[in-house]
Amino acid sequence: MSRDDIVTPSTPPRMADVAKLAGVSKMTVSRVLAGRDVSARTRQRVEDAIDSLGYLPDASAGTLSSGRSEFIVALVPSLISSNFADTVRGLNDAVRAQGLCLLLGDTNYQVEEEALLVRTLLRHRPVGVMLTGSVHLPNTCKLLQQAGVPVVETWDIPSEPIDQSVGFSNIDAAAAMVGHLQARGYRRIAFIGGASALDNRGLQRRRGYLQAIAALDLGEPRLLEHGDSPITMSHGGEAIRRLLERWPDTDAVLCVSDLSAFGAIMECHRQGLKVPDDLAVAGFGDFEVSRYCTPTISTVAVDPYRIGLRAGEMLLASAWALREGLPRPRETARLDYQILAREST
Amino acid sequence: MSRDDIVTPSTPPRMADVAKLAGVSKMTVSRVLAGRDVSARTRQRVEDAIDSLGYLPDASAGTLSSGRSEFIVALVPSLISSNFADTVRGLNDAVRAQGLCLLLGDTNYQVEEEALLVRTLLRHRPVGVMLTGSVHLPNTCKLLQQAGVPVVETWDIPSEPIDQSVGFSNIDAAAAMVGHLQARGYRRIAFIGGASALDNRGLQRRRGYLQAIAALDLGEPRLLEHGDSPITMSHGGEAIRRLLERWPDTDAVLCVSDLSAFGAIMECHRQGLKVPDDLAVAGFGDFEVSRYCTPTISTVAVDPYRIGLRAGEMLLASAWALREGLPRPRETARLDYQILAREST
DNA sequence: TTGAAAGCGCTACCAT
DNA sequence: ATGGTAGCGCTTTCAA
Repeated sequence: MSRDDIVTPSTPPRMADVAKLAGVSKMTVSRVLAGRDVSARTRQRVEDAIDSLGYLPDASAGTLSSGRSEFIVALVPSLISSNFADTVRGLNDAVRAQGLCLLLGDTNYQVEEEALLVRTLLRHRPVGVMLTGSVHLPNTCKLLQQAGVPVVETWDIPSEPIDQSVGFSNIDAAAAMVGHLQARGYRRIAFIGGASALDNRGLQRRRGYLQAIAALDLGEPRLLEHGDSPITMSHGGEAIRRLLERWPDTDAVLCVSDLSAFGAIMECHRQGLKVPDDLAVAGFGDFEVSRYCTPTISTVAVDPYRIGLRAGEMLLASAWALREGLPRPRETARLDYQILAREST
Repeated sequence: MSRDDIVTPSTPPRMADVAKLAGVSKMTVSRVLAGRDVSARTRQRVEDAIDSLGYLPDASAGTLSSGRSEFIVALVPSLISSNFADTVRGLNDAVRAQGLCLLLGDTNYQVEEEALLVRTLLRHRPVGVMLTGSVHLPNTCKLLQQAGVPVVETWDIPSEPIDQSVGFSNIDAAAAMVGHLQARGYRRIAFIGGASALDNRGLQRRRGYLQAIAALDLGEPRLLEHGDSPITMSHGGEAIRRLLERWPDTDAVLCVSDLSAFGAIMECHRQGLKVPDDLAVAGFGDFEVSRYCTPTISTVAVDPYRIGLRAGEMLLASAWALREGLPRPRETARLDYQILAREST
């Protein structure tokens, strides 16, 4: 054709244009796109017309008409945490085979922002919503329940789940790591965490530390709270300095995150402290850095990708049940964690 | 009321329900939601009705009717790279004030996957599309151009941009780092990169290395290609072993990414090699780990967040011009990079 | 296997 | 400042 180079036609092609070109009705085009029963000859003609026009069906029209959207919502406290990024990746992998699109929101560790995002994103009538954590504003829960949309809370074990959940006990995991330190012979064990009340996972880990210290009769807790979430590498260095000022005879420290643990270890190097001989350092989360730094960092391993994958599967199952009018599953998946004993303890 | 606890009404409230309850027409409700001129009394009545019904406007109906969506698309090669996560964060921060939602796609470093995602996501008629890199399938570009949607390519300087772009020259940046190494007195400088042809940024950095080696008359290049993108910490350790087998007298190495550089340095530690005395190691990207590890890693600093922020602003400006029927800006923003000389070189 | 008509929930446009 | 009507582009439903 001589018009191949016209790139922005005044108006993009509609289904009616395809239908006219193929010499069929709109319905037949719609059926071809949906993969329904259409004779081979007709289908071919329609597909040719679609290709030659460069037709892309309009999603909002389809959604409005059918009542079914193609969105899945994922809300994370922070995009830069590789942990949550992995969870989003898992969710994405679980649902993209169904042709669903990922609507992503970053709450910046704030429940108010979460509520705002839920309100905004619910307007798109998503097939499912993945939340991070178990702490939400009452309004958030109400909106979600009212919408009747499948929800999965992740990274935690909610005592009163909105719908479904997949996570692990941050309390138990942190306590288990304290147990590991105690078994290694450490007795003056400290905890380095964030000062923010907004990071419930961090708070739970702190609680696990406190419970274990009490249960194992390890004396007064040594609790250092410093900095905001997301916890980064700089956190550990600053925190360890303050910790050692206050409790110089500490022999082991559990950090709320591997990133913090790494920062702490690097600061120990600078101060001439040997890890683990002078001070043992444990992390949480099994970040990549812990496997490759020297010394390698003992940590609590969880599987962020699997959390997302599982959440995606639960959401798909719920959405399917909802469509078929079947009773909805209401699962609370408790995932394993593992204590990885490495060189730093 | 006595029905407050009914959480999932058979059908969610529509605008007509709100209108009826407030005793006004649908149009007035629509105006209240759009923030248009409505008398204070009427507005109050409508807002009360909205609250008491828990009404959430349906986005697809709005989009279909107005022809304007509220989506912005972001396509990244990998979600787990903190670099791209930062860019997405910047984009998000730039556009969320306008109430836009982020539709995220992970291409997994594959142009075919990118083409597929573009096709899928374009069906939602996004306000703008952010792409990563300058290498795309012809079909991807055609679809994008045909849709007439504002596009920004990031992290690179495309020779033939689809629309707009914001990035930096990976070639120049890598060459500049080689220059830095040469200035420090190193003469047998190697490059560690990925073996994947899909990561164009990595390829450009390699090209910059080769150009600089030739320009500075530093002899035969020492090019080690290993592993797939995304490049992770494990990459560096493996690559440095192979590098030193092949060219044992290497005195400096530029790594395609800080993560690789970190892995390389940790492997040097294990082998008893002192960095930088026995071997200097430089990275690329200014990842957090480079600032906190020992030795701190010399690197090329770019600003991923700013790339995203700028991309968002460009997209908003284009979308605005498009709506107003004004000529669209067509900017190609070239961002700075910085050579950060730290302890590892 | 295919087509015609109705309508999804909202906004643009023109009235008043 | 407010309301009525038409219609966005598709899918559902029913009929042929």
